[in-house]
Parts: sequence; C-alpha cells; structure tokens
Amino acid sequence: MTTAQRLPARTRLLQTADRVLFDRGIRATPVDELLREADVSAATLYTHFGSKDALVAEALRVRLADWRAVWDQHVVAAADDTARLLAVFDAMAVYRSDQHHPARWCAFLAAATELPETADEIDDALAADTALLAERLLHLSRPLAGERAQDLADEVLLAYGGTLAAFLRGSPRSPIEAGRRLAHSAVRAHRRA
Amino acid sequence: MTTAQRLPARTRLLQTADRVLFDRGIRATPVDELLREADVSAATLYTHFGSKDALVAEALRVRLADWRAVWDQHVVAAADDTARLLAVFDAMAVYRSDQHHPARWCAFLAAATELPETADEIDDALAADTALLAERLLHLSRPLAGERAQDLADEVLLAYGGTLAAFLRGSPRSPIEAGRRLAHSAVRAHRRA
DNA sequence: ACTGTTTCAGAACGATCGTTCTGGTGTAAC
DNA sequence: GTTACACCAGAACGATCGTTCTGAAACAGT
Repeated sequence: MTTAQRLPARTRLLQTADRVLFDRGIRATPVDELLREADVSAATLYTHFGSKDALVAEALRVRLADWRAVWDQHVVAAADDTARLLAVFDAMAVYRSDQHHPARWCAFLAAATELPETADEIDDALAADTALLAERLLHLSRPLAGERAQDLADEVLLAYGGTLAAFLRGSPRSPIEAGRRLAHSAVRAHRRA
Repeated sequence: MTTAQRLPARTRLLQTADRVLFDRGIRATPVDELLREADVSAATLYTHFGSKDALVAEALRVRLADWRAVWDQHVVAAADDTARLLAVFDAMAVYRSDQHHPARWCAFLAAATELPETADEIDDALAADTALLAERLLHLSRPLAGERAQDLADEVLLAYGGTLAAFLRGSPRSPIEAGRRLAHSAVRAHRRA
C-alpha cells in the first residue's frame, strides 16, 4: 500500500462529493460519510474547504466545468444547425451514463431545492449553470430561428429541465428521447414560421 | 376573541403546512415554526398526525386533490381537443397565482428531492401526482394523436415538468407561456403525422 | 537530521430539531 | 357536577450533525 498512487486528499474529497452528494442527496449525506468514503479526516476537509457548503459549491463548479466540456464535444461533432441545438440531449445521455457522474437528477436544481437561503457560493453555481444553458441555447438557436431565437431557446431550456425532472419522477421511461422529440418539434415549428 | 370562528387545530395545521412548507422548504421549516404560525401546540400536532412526515404526506394529498379540481375546471371549460390537452398550463397559472397555494416550484418534486428514502406515504403522494398527470395527459392525447398518444403525453408531461423546473431556476421569465408553446408545437407535430 | 507541510484518528462541543412529557384550561353533553 | 374530549404552554429528552480540538504520524525539501 504505497502512497505513490494516492491522489491528494482534496481531490479525493471532491470526487467523493460529486459521486455521493448528488446521488444520495446533499442534506441526506452527513459529513462523516463523505470522510469515510474519501478516506480523509475531518481536519483535512475543514482546512481545505472551511465548511460543507463550500465543498458543495466547489463540487458544483467542477461538475459544471465537466458538463460544459462534454456538451462542447457534442456540439462540435454535430452535422448541422439543428443537430447542434439538439446536441444538449446527446451530451446529457453520455454525461449521465458516465459512471463517474451519477446523480438522481440535476445536481444544480437539487442544490437549489435542498439548500434554500444558504451560502451565496451555491446560488452562484446554480446561476452559472442557468446562464451557461441560456446563453448557449440562445446562440445555437439563432441560425434556426433568427429574431425568434429567444423563444426557441426558452423552449429548449424547458425541454431540458423537463427531462431532468422526468428522471426525478421516474416517468416517462425514456426522458431523453422524449425531451429530444419535444425540442425537435419546437425547432420545426420555428423553422416554418 | 370568541372561539366560534376558529377553525379546528387540524385544519389550521394543514393550511399552514401547505402555505409554509412548500414555499420555504420542507426541511428548512422546523416543526416549531409550523406550530407558531398555526397557533397550535406540539401535543396537538402529534396526536393528529403522529409525525412531521405524516403531516407532510397529508398536506401533499390535500394539495393533489386541490390541484386536480382546478385542472378539472379548465379541462371542461376548454373548447376543443387541443385546448383540453393544453388546459394543464392554464390551470397551473391559476393555481400558482392563488395566494392560498404559494410554492417555490412543485411541492411533489420538492418533496422527492428533499426527503429521499423517508416515509412511504410521501413516495406514494409523489407517485399519485405522477400517475394523475400521466393518465390524464394520455387520455387527453388520444383524440389528437391516436396510436401515438403515449408519445404526445410523454412530451406534454416533460413540458409540464420543465415549466416547474423553470420556476426553480428563475429562467426563462415566463415559464408557463414557454411551456404552453412547447406543448403546442408537440401537438402540431403529432397532428401532421 | 531538521523543518514545514500534509494528513491522520478520534474525541468533544454546540446547535438544531423531532418528539414526548407534565400538568393544566376550556367547552359541551348528560 | 362530572365525564369526556380537544387543546394549550412550556420544559425536557434524545438523536443527528457540522465543526473544532488534541496530539501525533508520514512525507518532502534542504
């Protein structure tokens, strides 16, 4: 058991937080459980992050960066404007199936629900997620809907959020397929107009 | 201050629970705060409900019944098949603007997020909400999409859930309008097919 | 070998919260 | 007037949890 291959405690904590907090619930997971799973002492956590909330906020920032990268790949790989806009659903499928990023549904919406009126850091992370989605979807909607791009972007954002809510609800069975179809019909509606 | 006009403690508790729990957060609201706002003693709460979770479950059941009634009214008042399917968005607008039913977003999805692995009663309430939505939307989709009614119902359910998630996210600004447009384009897509 | 840094295990503290207990008041039926 | 029931105020208990403290081990750079 050499220490050579061992990742630093901070990294282990972040990975464990991402894996456990957003899958079992943020408030439902006590700090002690994180410490046990990450094999880290309490003192180390609090020297690195200062509080559980700050760890949550940092885990959200990392998650957003990862998600953004996955989404990027699927946008650049898409063939045409429609595929680029709908790439968000393909990215979601890949991101969710990735064993390194389990989650009951959306980590950001879960944080907003579980932790109302807490650290500003967490609100900021949620705002950053929403801003990324809104800006990108608007940008990707422009070539398809022109002046009506904002409406189309709003609709695709709703289809995205509805897909996430469907995971929480457990219905329908294939949320991503339904979400993609929904967004697709929104695109067709705007192209005709 | 005669006692004549005073509602029974059980009713006051349920009304307060509906108003406070789902607006400020279920876990974020301590029992003591409910007791203070309902002007009820702790002993009374526990003789009537047995636990906070049971009170939450009962409040969810009442909320579902109220929501179902409002939705009903809008379905029967609708002019044609399309309006009947989209009536769920009009009902949402009315239900949300009703001062007696404030909420940060959806009480059922919030309960599922805030209280994972708790009382079965609460899971049952969420399941009942999803079942009501799924069955009704499927029924209302039949005259519009025939054999593809399930797909259309899934899509409208996603648009509905996305609208709720948009309230939590704060974006877009007018979620119900966007949700309605989204569902409308789904209907048109299925009518053409 | 010395020093600074990182990390550890584990106990302890303090606050919050759900729940129960004690003892009692007010009201309505008979 | 007594019995029964609904309700009250407030203290108290027990459990959980975030956080801090104590004291020490492992390791890196010089």
